[in-house]
Amino acid sequence: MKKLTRAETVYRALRQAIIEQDLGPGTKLPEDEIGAPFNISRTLVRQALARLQSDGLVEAGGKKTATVARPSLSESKDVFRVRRALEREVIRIVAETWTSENGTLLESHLNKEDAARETGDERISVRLAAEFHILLAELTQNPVLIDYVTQLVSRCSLILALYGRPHATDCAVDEHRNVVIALREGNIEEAVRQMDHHVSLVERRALNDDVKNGPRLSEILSRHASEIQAEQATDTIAIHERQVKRQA
Amino acid sequence: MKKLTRAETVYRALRQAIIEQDLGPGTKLPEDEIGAPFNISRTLVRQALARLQSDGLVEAGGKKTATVARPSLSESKDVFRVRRALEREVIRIVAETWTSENGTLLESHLNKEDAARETGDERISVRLAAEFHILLAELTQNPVLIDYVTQLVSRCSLILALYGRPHATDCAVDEHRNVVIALREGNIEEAVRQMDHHVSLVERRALNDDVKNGPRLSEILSRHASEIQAEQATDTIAIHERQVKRQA
DNA sequence: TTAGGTCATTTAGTATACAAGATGGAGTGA
DNA sequence: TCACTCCATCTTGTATACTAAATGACCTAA
Repeated sequence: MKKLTRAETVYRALRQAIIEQDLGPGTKLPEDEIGAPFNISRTLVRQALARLQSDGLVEAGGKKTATVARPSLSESKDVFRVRRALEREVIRIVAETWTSENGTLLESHLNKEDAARETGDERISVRLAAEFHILLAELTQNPVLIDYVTQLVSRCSLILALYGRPHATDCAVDEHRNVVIALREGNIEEAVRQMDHHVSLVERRALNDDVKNGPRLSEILSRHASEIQAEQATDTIAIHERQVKRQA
Repeated sequence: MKKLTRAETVYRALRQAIIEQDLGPGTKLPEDEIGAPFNISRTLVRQALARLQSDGLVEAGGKKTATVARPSLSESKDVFRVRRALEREVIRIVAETWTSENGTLLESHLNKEDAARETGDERISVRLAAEFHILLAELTQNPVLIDYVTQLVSRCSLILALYGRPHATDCAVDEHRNVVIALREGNIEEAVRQMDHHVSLVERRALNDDVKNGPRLSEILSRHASEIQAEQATDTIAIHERQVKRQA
Protein backbone atom coordinates (compact mmCIF):
# COMPACT_ATOMS: atom_id res chain seq x y z
CA MET A 1 0.00 0.00 0.00
CA LYS A 2 1.60 3.22 -1.10
CA LYS A 3 0.92 6.21 1.06
CA LEU A 4 -1.27 8.88 -0.44
CA THR A 5 -0.88 12.57 0.07
CA ARG A 6 -3.64 14.06 2.14
CA ALA A 7 -5.07 15.91 -0.84
CA GLU A 8 -5.15 12.66 -2.77
CA THR A 9 -7.04 11.03 0.06
CA VAL A 10 -9.73 13.67 0.00
CA TYR A 11 -9.89 13.47 -3.77
CA ARG A 12 -10.51 9.76 -3.69
CA ALA A 13 -12.98 9.95 -0.87
CA LEU A 14 -15.04 12.54 -2.67
CA ARG A 15 -14.84 10.76 -5.96
CA GLN A 16 -15.95 7.52 -4.47
CA ALA A 17 -18.77 9.22 -2.61
CA ILE A 18 -19.97 10.85 -5.80
CA ILE A 19 -19.71 7.73 -7.89
CA GLU A 20 -21.54 5.66 -5.33
CA GLN A 21 -24.25 8.25 -5.02
CA ASP A 22 -23.58 9.04 -1.40
CA LEU A 23 -23.28 12.58 -2.69
CA GLY A 24 -25.99 13.14 -5.26
CA PRO A 25 -25.80 15.57 -8.15
CA GLY A 26 -26.20 19.15 -6.96
CA THR A 27 -24.97 18.50 -3.44
CA LYS A 28 -23.03 21.44 -2.10
CA LEU A 29 -19.40 20.91 -1.23
CA PRO A 30 -18.22 23.77 1.01
CA GLU A 31 -14.49 23.75 1.42
CA ASP A 32 -14.17 23.88 5.17
CA GLU A 33 -16.92 21.39 5.74
CA ILE A 34 -15.04 18.93 3.58
CA GLY A 35 -11.75 19.65 5.24
CA ALA A 36 -13.00 19.20 8.78
CA PRO A 37 -13.30 15.41 8.89
CA PHE A 38 -9.80 15.08 7.46
CA ASN A 39 -8.29 17.82 9.59
CA ILE A 40 -6.89 19.64 6.65
CA SER A 41 -7.12 23.23 5.60
CA ARG A 42 -9.01 24.58 2.64
CA THR A 43 -5.81 24.67 0.62
CA LEU A 44 -5.76 20.93 0.19
CA VAL A 45 -9.50 20.61 -0.21
CA ARG A 46 -9.22 23.09 -3.00
CA GLN A 47 -6.71 20.91 -4.81
CA ALA A 48 -9.02 17.95 -4.57
CA LEU A 49 -11.97 19.95 -5.83
CA ALA A 50 -9.95 21.30 -8.72
CA ARG A 51 -9.12 17.81 -9.86
CA LEU A 52 -12.69 16.67 -9.52
CA GLN A 53 -13.74 19.64 -11.56
CA SER A 54 -11.39 18.76 -14.37
CA ASP A 55 -12.73 15.20 -14.17
CA GLY A 56 -16.18 16.63 -14.79
CA LEU A 57 -17.49 15.39 -11.47
CA VAL A 58 -17.98 18.72 -9.74
CA GLU A 59 -18.98 22.16 -10.86
CA ALA A 60 -17.03 25.00 -9.33
CA GLY A 61 -15.62 28.43 -9.98
CA GLY A 62 -17.07 31.93 -9.95
CA LYS A 63 -17.26 32.37 -6.23
CA LYS A 64 -20.11 29.97 -5.79
CA THR A 65 -19.82 26.95 -3.59
CA ALA A 66 -18.74 23.88 -5.51
CA THR A 67 -21.41 21.26 -6.13
CA VAL A 68 -21.55 17.73 -7.41
CA ALA A 69 -21.98 18.08 -11.17
CA ARG A 70 -25.28 17.66 -12.98
CA PRO A 71 -24.21 16.71 -16.47
CA SER A 72 -26.70 17.83 -19.08
CA LEU A 73 -28.19 15.26 -21.41
CA SER A 74 -26.08 16.47 -24.29
CA GLU A 75 -22.93 16.42 -22.20
CA SER A 76 -23.77 12.89 -21.17
CA LYS A 77 -24.07 11.79 -24.75
CA ASP A 78 -20.74 13.41 -25.50
CA VAL A 79 -19.12 11.52 -22.67
CA PHE A 80 -20.50 8.21 -23.87
CA ARG A 81 -19.41 8.85 -27.42
CA VAL A 82 -15.83 9.47 -26.39
CA ARG A 83 -15.93 6.57 -24.02
CA ARG A 84 -16.98 4.21 -26.76
CA ALA A 85 -14.18 5.37 -29.00
CA LEU A 86 -11.58 4.87 -26.32
CA GLU A 87 -12.86 1.54 -25.10
CA ARG A 88 -12.77 0.19 -28.62
CA GLU A 89 -9.12 1.13 -28.69
CA VAL A 90 -8.62 -0.52 -25.31
CA ILE A 91 -9.96 -3.76 -26.68
CA ARG A 92 -7.78 -3.58 -29.77
CA ILE A 93 -4.67 -3.10 -27.68
CA VAL A 94 -5.56 -5.81 -25.20
CA ALA A 95 -6.32 -8.18 -28.05
CA GLU A 96 -3.04 -7.39 -29.79
CA THR A 97 -1.02 -8.08 -26.69
CA TRP A 98 -3.13 -10.89 -25.32
CA THR A 99 -1.66 -13.29 -22.79
CA SER A 100 -3.35 -16.10 -20.97
CA GLU A 101 -2.75 -14.32 -17.66
CA ASN A 102 -5.02 -11.59 -18.91
CA GLY A 103 -7.67 -14.26 -19.34
CA THR A 104 -7.18 -15.43 -15.78
CA LEU A 105 -7.42 -11.94 -14.38
CA LEU A 106 -10.54 -11.10 -16.30
CA GLU A 107 -12.17 -14.41 -15.47
CA SER A 108 -11.61 -13.92 -11.80
CA HIS A 109 -13.12 -10.48 -12.04
CA LEU A 110 -16.17 -11.87 -13.77
CA ASN A 111 -16.55 -14.36 -10.96
CA LYS A 112 -16.57 -11.55 -8.44
CA GLU A 113 -19.24 -9.82 -10.48
CA ASP A 114 -21.34 -12.97 -10.53
CA ALA A 115 -20.95 -13.41 -6.81
CA ALA A 116 -21.95 -9.84 -6.07
CA ARG A 117 -24.93 -10.17 -8.28
CA GLU A 118 -26.13 -13.25 -6.45
CA THR A 119 -25.89 -11.63 -3.06
CA GLY A 120 -27.78 -8.73 -4.58
CA ASP A 121 -25.48 -6.11 -3.16
CA GLU A 122 -26.20 -3.29 -5.52
CA ARG A 123 -23.40 -1.05 -4.47
CA ILE A 124 -20.75 -3.69 -4.90
CA SER A 125 -22.18 -4.72 -8.24
CA VAL A 126 -22.03 -1.22 -9.62
CA ARG A 127 -18.52 -0.74 -8.36
CA LEU A 128 -17.33 -3.99 -9.90
CA ALA A 129 -18.95 -3.18 -13.21
CA ALA A 130 -16.95 0.02 -13.38
CA GLU A 131 -13.81 -1.77 -12.30
CA PHE A 132 -14.15 -4.24 -15.13
CA HIS A 133 -13.64 -1.45 -17.61
CA ILE A 134 -10.78 0.00 -15.67
CA LEU A 135 -9.13 -3.38 -15.38
CA LEU A 136 -9.27 -3.75 -19.14
CA ALA A 137 -7.75 -0.33 -19.56
CA GLU A 138 -4.96 -1.28 -17.19
CA LEU A 139 -4.18 -4.33 -19.28
CA THR A 140 -3.17 -1.99 -22.10
CA GLN A 141 -0.37 -0.66 -19.89
CA ASN A 142 -0.93 2.68 -21.54
CA PRO A 143 -1.16 5.22 -18.72
CA VAL A 144 -2.65 7.89 -20.92
CA LEU A 145 -5.44 5.60 -21.93
CA ILE A 146 -5.93 4.31 -18.41
CA ASP A 147 -6.29 7.83 -17.20
CA TYR A 148 -8.86 8.90 -19.73
CA VAL A 149 -10.90 5.74 -19.45
CA THR A 150 -10.95 6.03 -15.68
CA GLN A 151 -12.22 9.57 -15.93
CA LEU A 152 -14.89 8.69 -18.42
CA VAL A 153 -16.09 5.66 -16.53
CA SER A 154 -16.40 7.72 -13.36
CA ARG A 155 -18.32 10.35 -15.21
CA CYS A 156 -20.65 7.72 -16.55
CA SER A 157 -21.34 6.54 -13.04
CA LEU A 158 -22.41 10.04 -12.15
CA ILE A 159 -24.59 10.19 -15.23
CA LEU A 160 -26.22 6.95 -14.23
CA ALA A 161 -26.89 8.44 -10.81
CA LEU A 162 -28.61 11.38 -12.43
CA TYR A 163 -30.65 9.77 -15.14
CA GLY A 164 -30.79 6.09 -14.35
CA ARG A 165 -33.65 4.27 -12.75
CA PRO A 166 -33.38 4.12 -8.97
CA HIS A 167 -32.45 0.48 -8.95
CA ALA A 168 -30.86 0.29 -12.35
CA THR A 169 -28.02 -2.03 -11.58
CA ASP A 170 -25.83 -2.40 -14.56
CA CYS A 171 -26.83 -6.07 -14.77
CA ALA A 172 -24.33 -6.45 -17.52
CA VAL A 173 -22.19 -9.32 -16.37
CA ASP A 174 -23.12 -11.31 -19.45
CA GLU A 175 -22.14 -8.48 -21.72
CA HIS A 176 -18.80 -8.31 -19.98
CA ARG A 177 -18.39 -12.04 -20.38
CA ASN A 178 -19.08 -11.82 -24.10
CA VAL A 179 -16.22 -9.39 -24.45
CA VAL A 180 -13.87 -11.68 -22.58
CA ILE A 181 -14.94 -14.69 -24.61
CA ALA A 182 -14.21 -12.91 -27.86
CA LEU A 183 -10.83 -11.84 -26.50
CA ARG A 184 -9.99 -15.39 -25.54
CA GLU A 185 -10.87 -16.60 -28.99
CA GLY A 186 -8.54 -14.02 -30.42
CA ASN A 187 -11.37 -12.59 -32.42
CA ILE A 188 -10.39 -8.96 -32.28
CA GLU A 189 -13.13 -7.41 -34.33
CA GLU A 190 -15.78 -9.41 -32.52
CA ALA A 191 -14.39 -8.27 -29.19
CA VAL A 192 -14.43 -4.68 -30.33
CA ARG A 193 -17.99 -5.08 -31.52
CA GLN A 194 -19.06 -6.63 -28.23
CA MET A 195 -17.52 -3.83 -26.25
CA ASP A 196 -19.00 -1.16 -28.44
CA HIS A 197 -22.37 -2.78 -28.15
CA HIS A 198 -22.07 -3.13 -24.41
CA VAL A 199 -21.21 0.52 -23.87
CA SER A 200 -24.10 1.49 -26.11
CA LEU A 201 -26.42 -0.58 -23.95
CA VAL A 202 -25.08 1.01 -20.81
CA GLU A 203 -25.76 4.37 -22.37
CA ARG A 204 -29.26 3.39 -23.33
CA ARG A 205 -29.98 2.11 -19.84
CA ALA A 206 -28.59 5.33 -18.45
CA LEU A 207 -30.27 7.82 -20.73
CA ASN A 208 -33.40 6.39 -22.22
CA ASP A 209 -35.38 6.20 -19.03
CA ASP A 210 -37.51 8.90 -17.62
CA VAL A 211 -35.62 11.49 -15.79
CA LYS A 212 -35.67 10.89 -12.12
CA ASN A 213 -34.29 14.09 -10.88
CA GLY A 214 -32.39 16.96 -12.22
CA PRO A 215 -31.45 19.01 -15.15
CA ARG A 216 -34.46 18.30 -17.34
CA LEU A 217 -36.52 20.25 -14.89
CA SER A 218 -37.57 22.73 -17.53
CA GLU A 219 -38.81 19.94 -19.74
CA ILE A 220 -40.78 18.36 -16.94
CA LEU A 221 -42.30 21.66 -15.99
CA SER A 222 -43.31 22.57 -19.48
CA ARG A 223 -45.00 19.20 -19.87
CA HIS A 224 -46.96 19.82 -16.69
CA ALA A 225 -47.64 23.36 -17.73
CA SER A 226 -49.32 22.35 -20.95
CA GLU A 227 -51.42 19.74 -19.16
CA ILE A 228 -52.56 22.29 -16.67
CA GLN A 229 -53.27 24.87 -19.28
CA ALA A 230 -55.35 22.32 -21.13
CA GLU A 231 -57.39 21.61 -18.00
CA GLN A 232 -57.89 25.25 -17.39
CA ALA A 233 -59.06 25.83 -20.91
CA THR A 234 -61.93 23.38 -20.43
CA ASP A 235 -62.55 24.37 -16.82
CA THR A 236 -62.63 28.03 -16.16
CA ILE A 237 -62.41 30.88 -18.57
CA ALA A 238 -61.44 33.28 -15.84
CA ILE A 239 -58.37 31.40 -14.80
CA HIS A 240 -57.38 30.89 -18.35
CA GLU A 241 -57.51 34.58 -18.98
CA ARG A 242 -55.36 35.34 -16.04
CA GLN A 243 -52.81 32.85 -17.35
CA VAL A 244 -52.76 34.63 -20.66
CA LYS A 245 -52.26 38.01 -19.06
CA ARG A 246 -49.38 36.65 -17.10
CA GLN A 247 -47.66 35.40 -20.20
CA ALA A 248 -47.84 38.85 -21.75
CA MET B 1 -12.74 38.83 -25.97
CA LYS B 2 -13.81 37.19 -22.76
CA LYS B 3 -11.73 38.07 -19.76
CA LEU B 4 -9.59 35.32 -18.35
CA THR B 5 -8.84 34.79 -14.71
CA ARG B 6 -5.29 35.57 -13.80
CA ALA B 7 -4.51 31.92 -13.19
CA GLU B 8 -5.87 31.10 -16.63
CA THR B 9 -3.62 33.72 -18.15
CA VAL B 10 -0.53 32.19 -16.61
CA TYR B 11 -1.67 28.74 -17.63
CA ARG B 12 -2.03 29.77 -21.24
CA ALA B 13 1.21 31.69 -21.30
CA LEU B 14 3.14 28.74 -19.95
CA ARG B 15 1.43 26.29 -22.21
CA GLN B 16 2.13 28.34 -25.27
CA ALA B 17 5.74 28.85 -24.24
CA ILE B 18 6.19 25.13 -23.79
CA ILE B 19 4.49 24.19 -27.02
CA GLU B 20 6.48 26.69 -29.01
CA GLN B 21 9.71 25.55 -27.44
CA ASP B 22 10.49 28.81 -25.74
CA LEU B 23 10.68 26.66 -22.65
CA GLY B 24 12.45 23.47 -23.54
CA PRO B 25 11.95 20.11 -21.83
CA GLY B 26 13.58 20.03 -18.43
CA THR B 27 13.44 23.79 -17.88
CA LYS B 28 12.83 24.62 -14.25
CA LEU B 29 9.68 26.49 -13.37
CA PRO B 30 10.05 27.97 -9.87
CA GLU B 31 6.79 29.28 -8.57
CA ASP B 32 7.75 32.78 -7.54
CA GLU B 33 9.83 33.37 -10.62
CA ILE B 34 6.81 32.59 -12.73
CA GLY B 35 4.50 34.72 -10.65
CA ALA B 36 6.71 37.80 -10.71
CA PRO B 37 6.09 38.97 -14.28
CA PHE B 38 2.35 38.60 -13.74
CA ASN B 39 2.34 40.13 -10.29
CA ILE B 40 0.52 37.22 -8.78
CA SER B 41 1.28 35.14 -5.76
CA ARG B 42 2.38 31.56 -5.74
CA THR B 43 -1.17 30.48 -5.03
CA LEU B 44 -2.29 31.19 -8.57
CA VAL B 45 0.90 29.99 -10.18
CA ARG B 46 0.37 26.74 -8.39
CA GLN B 47 -3.06 26.35 -9.94
CA ALA B 48 -1.62 26.88 -13.38
CA LEU B 49 1.18 24.39 -12.77
CA ALA B 50 -1.27 21.82 -11.48
CA ARG B 51 -3.28 22.02 -14.67
CA LEU B 52 -0.19 21.79 -16.81
CA GLN B 53 0.84 18.76 -14.85
CA SER B 54 -2.43 17.01 -15.47
CA ASP B 55 -2.05 17.92 -19.14
CA GLY B 56 1.25 16.07 -19.10
CA LEU B 57 3.22 19.18 -19.97
CA VAL B 58 5.06 19.67 -16.72
CA GLU B 59 6.47 17.36 -14.11
CA ALA B 60 5.89 18.39 -10.53
CA GLY B 61 5.23 17.11 -7.06
CA GLY B 62 7.45 15.64 -4.40
CA LYS B 63 8.94 18.87 -3.23
CA LYS B 64 11.12 19.35 -6.23
CA THR B 65 10.80 22.38 -8.43
CA ALA B 66 8.43 21.82 -11.32
CA THR B 67 10.00 21.38 -14.74
CA VAL B 68 8.83 21.21 -18.29
CA ALA B 69 8.09 17.53 -18.90
CA ARG B 70 10.40 15.16 -20.74
CA PRO B 71 8.05 12.49 -21.98
CA SER B 72 9.75 9.14 -22.32
CA LEU B 73 9.71 7.36 -25.64
CA SER B 74 7.13 4.89 -24.41
CA GLU B 75 4.93 7.61 -23.01
CA SER B 76 5.16 9.40 -26.33
CA LYS B 77 3.99 6.34 -28.17
CA ASP B 78 1.12 6.00 -25.75
CA VAL B 79 0.09 9.57 -26.39
CA PHE B 80 0.11 9.10 -30.13
CA ARG B 81 -1.87 5.92 -29.91
CA VAL B 82 -4.66 7.57 -27.96
CA ARG B 83 -4.52 10.59 -30.18
CA ARG B 84 -5.01 8.48 -33.28
CA ALA B 85 -8.02 6.77 -31.75
CA LEU B 86 -9.65 10.05 -30.81
CA GLU B 87 -8.92 11.82 -34.04
CA ARG B 88 -10.48 8.98 -35.98
CA GLU B 89 -13.59 9.56 -33.95
CA VAL B 90 -13.38 13.28 -34.60
CA ILE B 91 -13.40 12.63 -38.32
CA ARG B 92 -16.35 10.28 -38.05
CA ILE B 93 -18.39 12.85 -36.18
CA VAL B 94 -17.44 15.69 -38.45
CA ALA B 95 -18.28 13.57 -41.46
CA GLU B 96 -21.64 12.55 -40.01
CA THR B 97 -22.63 16.13 -39.36
CA TRP B 98 -20.97 17.70 -42.37
CA THR B 99 -22.11 21.08 -43.60
CA SER B 100 -20.66 23.18 -46.37
CA GLU B 101 -19.69 25.84 -43.85
CA ASN B 102 -17.33 23.33 -42.33
CA GLY B 103 -15.74 23.07 -45.73
CA THR B 104 -15.32 26.82 -45.93
CA LEU B 105 -13.75 27.02 -42.49
CA LEU B 106 -11.33 24.22 -43.13
CA GLU B 107 -10.40 25.55 -46.54
CA SER B 108 -9.60 28.94 -45.15
CA HIS B 109 -7.42 27.34 -42.53
CA LEU B 110 -5.56 25.39 -45.18
CA ASN B 111 -4.93 28.62 -47.02
CA LYS B 112 -3.38 30.10 -43.93
CA GLU B 113 -1.17 27.06 -43.63
CA ASP B 114 -0.07 27.42 -47.21
CA ALA B 115 0.68 31.08 -46.73
CA ALA B 116 2.72 30.44 -43.60
CA ARG B 117 4.65 27.77 -45.36
CA GLU B 118 5.56 30.07 -48.20
CA THR B 119 6.85 32.78 -45.92
CA GLY B 120 8.80 30.05 -44.19
CA ASP B 121 7.84 31.16 -40.74
CA GLU B 122 8.44 27.98 -38.84
CA ARG B 123 6.77 28.99 -35.62
CA ILE B 124 3.54 30.02 -37.30
CA SER B 125 3.51 26.87 -39.40
CA VAL B 126 3.80 24.62 -36.42
CA ARG B 127 1.13 26.51 -34.56
CA LEU B 128 -1.27 26.35 -37.48
CA ALA B 129 -0.66 22.66 -37.95
CA ALA B 130 -1.75 22.05 -34.39
CA GLU B 131 -4.72 24.36 -34.78
CA PHE B 132 -5.95 22.39 -37.75
CA HIS B 133 -6.50 19.42 -35.53
CA ILE B 134 -8.13 21.49 -32.85
CA LEU B 135 -10.38 23.16 -35.38
CA LEU B 136 -11.57 19.76 -36.54
CA ALA B 137 -12.24 18.76 -32.96
CA GLU B 138 -14.25 21.91 -32.45
CA LEU B 139 -16.41 21.07 -35.41
CA THR B 140 -17.66 18.04 -33.52
CA GLN B 141 -19.15 20.38 -30.93
CA ASN B 142 -18.34 17.75 -28.37
CA PRO B 143 -16.57 19.56 -25.52
CA VAL B 144 -15.26 16.36 -23.99
CA LEU B 145 -13.62 15.41 -27.23
CA ILE B 146 -12.35 18.92 -27.85
CA ASP B 147 -10.75 18.92 -24.47
CA TYR B 148 -8.96 15.62 -24.84
CA VAL B 149 -7.80 16.30 -28.37
CA THR B 150 -6.46 19.68 -27.35
CA GLN B 151 -4.50 18.10 -24.54
CA LEU B 152 -3.10 15.39 -26.73
CA VAL B 153 -2.14 17.72 -29.54
CA SER B 154 -0.31 19.96 -27.08
CA ARG B 155 1.49 17.01 -25.67
CA CYS B 156 2.53 15.96 -29.14
CA SER B 157 4.00 19.38 -29.74
CA LEU B 158 6.14 18.91 -26.68
CA ILE B 159 7.16 15.47 -27.87
CA LEU B 160 8.17 16.94 -31.19
CA ALA B 161 10.27 19.49 -29.34
CA LEU B 162 12.06 16.70 -27.52
CA TYR B 163 12.60 14.16 -30.23
CA GLY B 164 12.07 15.93 -33.52
CA ARG B 165 14.76 17.19 -35.80
CA PRO B 166 15.72 20.79 -35.11
CA HIS B 167 13.99 22.11 -38.19
CA ALA B 168 11.33 19.45 -38.49
CA THR B 169 8.42 21.55 -39.57
CA ASP B 170 5.35 19.46 -39.83
CA CYS B 171 5.28 20.08 -43.57
CA ALA B 172 2.00 18.27 -43.65
CA VAL B 173 -0.31 20.72 -45.35
CA ASP B 174 -0.95 18.25 -48.11
CA GLU B 175 -1.86 15.56 -45.65
CA HIS B 176 -4.30 17.94 -44.03
CA ARG B 177 -5.73 18.77 -47.41
CA ASN B 178 -6.27 15.11 -48.20
CA VAL B 179 -8.39 14.79 -45.10
CA VAL B 180 -10.50 17.77 -46.06
CA ILE B 181 -10.93 16.51 -49.59
CA ALA B 182 -12.22 13.18 -48.37
CA LEU B 183 -14.59 14.94 -46.01
CA ARG B 184 -15.94 17.10 -48.81
CA GLU B 185 -16.55 14.04 -50.92
CA GLY B 186 -18.50 12.54 -48.06
CA ASN B 187 -16.20 9.57 -48.10
CA ILE B 188 -16.14 8.88 -44.37
CA GLU B 189 -13.91 5.86 -44.27
CA GLU B 190 -11.43 7.45 -46.61
CA ALA B 191 -11.31 10.55 -44.42
CA VAL B 192 -10.73 8.42 -41.37
CA ARG B 193 -7.98 6.56 -43.14
CA GLN B 194 -6.33 9.78 -44.26
CA MET B 195 -6.38 11.17 -40.75
CA ASP B 196 -5.08 7.99 -39.21
CA HIS B 197 -2.31 7.89 -41.76
CA HIS B 198 -1.46 11.53 -41.23
CA VAL B 199 -1.16 11.17 -37.47
CA SER B 200 0.99 8.10 -37.97
CA LEU B 201 3.30 10.10 -40.19
CA VAL B 202 3.49 12.88 -37.64
CA GLU B 203 4.45 10.28 -35.09
CA ARG B 204 7.07 8.82 -37.33
CA ARG B 205 8.55 12.22 -38.04
CA ALA B 206 8.55 12.91 -34.33
CA LEU B 207 9.94 9.65 -33.04
CA ASN B 208 11.95 7.90 -35.71
CA ASP B 209 14.75 10.40 -35.86
CA ASP B 210 17.81 10.41 -33.75
CA VAL B 211 17.32 11.77 -30.35
CA LYS B 212 18.42 15.32 -30.14
CA ASN B 213 18.32 15.88 -26.47
CA GLY B 214 16.85 14.30 -23.47
CA PRO B 215 15.63 11.22 -21.82
CA ARG B 216 17.56 8.70 -23.87
CA LEU B 217 20.67 9.88 -22.11
CA SER B 218 21.30 6.51 -20.56
CA GLU B 219 20.97 4.80 -23.92
CA ILE B 220 23.35 7.23 -25.57
CA LEU B 221 25.85 6.85 -22.79
CA SER B 222 25.80 3.11 -22.82
CA ARG B 223 26.39 3.13 -26.57
CA HIS B 224 29.37 5.39 -26.10
CA ALA B 225 30.52 3.38 -23.17
CA SER B 226 30.70 0.17 -25.14
CA GLU B 227 32.57 1.90 -27.96
CA ILE B 228 35.08 3.27 -25.55
CA GLN B 229 35.50 0.03 -23.78
CA ALA B 230 36.12 -1.64 -27.10
CA GLU B 231 38.85 0.88 -27.89
CA GLN B 232 40.38 0.40 -24.54
CA ALA B 233 40.46 -3.34 -24.88
CA THR B 234 42.60 -3.07 -28.01
CA ASP B 235 44.61 -0.12 -26.73
CA THR B 236 45.73 -0.43 -23.18
CA ILE B 237 45.34 -3.29 -20.85
CA ALA B 238 46.00 -1.12 -17.83
CA ILE B 239 43.09 1.20 -18.43
CA HIS B 240 40.82 -1.66 -19.17
CA GLU B 241 41.65 -3.25 -15.86
CA ARG B 242 40.95 -0.10 -13.96
CA GLN B 243 37.60 0.04 -15.69
CA VAL B 244 36.82 -3.45 -14.52
CA LYS B 245 37.77 -2.73 -10.96
CA ARG B 246 35.54 0.25 -10.96
CA GLN B 247 32.58 -1.81 -12.07
CA ALA B 248 33.10 -4.19 -9.15
C1' DT C 1 42.74 16.11 -6.23
C1' DT C 2 38.53 14.09 -4.80
C1' DA C 3 34.91 12.21 -1.76
C1' DG C 4 32.10 13.37 1.65
C1' DG C 5 30.03 16.32 4.97
C1' DT C 6 28.15 20.70 6.89
C1' DC C 7 25.78 24.87 6.46
C1' DA C 8 23.40 28.71 4.09
C1' DT C 9 20.08 29.61 0.71
C1' DT C 10 16.32 28.54 -2.12
C1' DT C 11 11.89 26.67 -2.88
C1' DA C 12 7.84 24.00 -2.16
C1' DG C 13 3.94 22.28 1.35
C1' DT C 14 0.46 23.84 4.25
C1' DA C 15 -2.20 26.81 7.16
C1' DT C 16 -4.15 31.07 7.95
C1' DA C 17 -5.61 35.99 7.45
C1' DC C 18 -8.28 39.23 5.18
C1' DA C 19 -11.16 41.18 1.59
C1' DA C 20 -14.97 40.71 -1.50
C1' DG C 21 -18.77 38.50 -3.16
C1' DA C 22 -22.83 35.24 -2.50
C1' DT C 23 -26.68 33.69 0.39
C1' DG C 24 -30.58 33.76 3.10
C1' DG C 25 -33.80 35.88 6.29
C1' DA C 26 -36.16 39.67 8.51
C1' DG C 27 -38.53 43.58 7.91
C1' DT C 28 -41.21 46.96 5.07
C1' DG C 29 -44.57 48.58 1.86
C1' DA C 30 -48.14 47.58 -1.29
C1' DT D 1 -50.28 37.73 1.16
C1' DC D 2 -46.62 38.80 -1.73
C1' DA D 3 -42.60 40.99 -3.55
C1' DC D 4 -38.65 43.52 -2.64
C1' DT D 5 -34.75 45.62 -0.20
C1' DC D 6 -31.25 45.61 3.20
C1' DC D 7 -28.30 43.53 6.40
C1' DA D 8 -25.89 39.72 8.85
C1' DT D 9 -23.53 35.68 7.85
C1' DC D 10 -21.27 32.31 5.25
C1' DT D 11 -18.03 31.04 1.80
C1' DT D 12 -14.77 31.71 -1.57
C1' DG D 13 -10.45 34.17 -3.89
C1' DT D 14 -5.94 35.54 -3.05
C1' DA D 15 -1.91 36.81 -0.54
C1' DT D 16 1.14 35.81 2.93
C1' DA D 17 3.49 33.55 6.91
C1' DC D 18 5.69 29.69 8.58
C1' DT D 19 7.90 25.13 8.26
C1' DA D 20 10.56 21.71 6.31
C1' DA D 21 12.81 19.77 2.61
C1' DA D 22 16.05 20.21 -1.38
C1' DT D 23 19.99 22.41 -3.46
C1' DG D 24 24.41 23.91 -3.98
C1' DA D 25 28.75 25.98 -2.15
C1' DC D 26 32.42 25.58 0.64
C1' DC D 27 35.36 23.15 3.51
C1' DT D 28 37.86 19.24 5.38
C1' DA D 29 40.22 14.94 5.32
C1' DA D 30 42.28 11.12 2.87
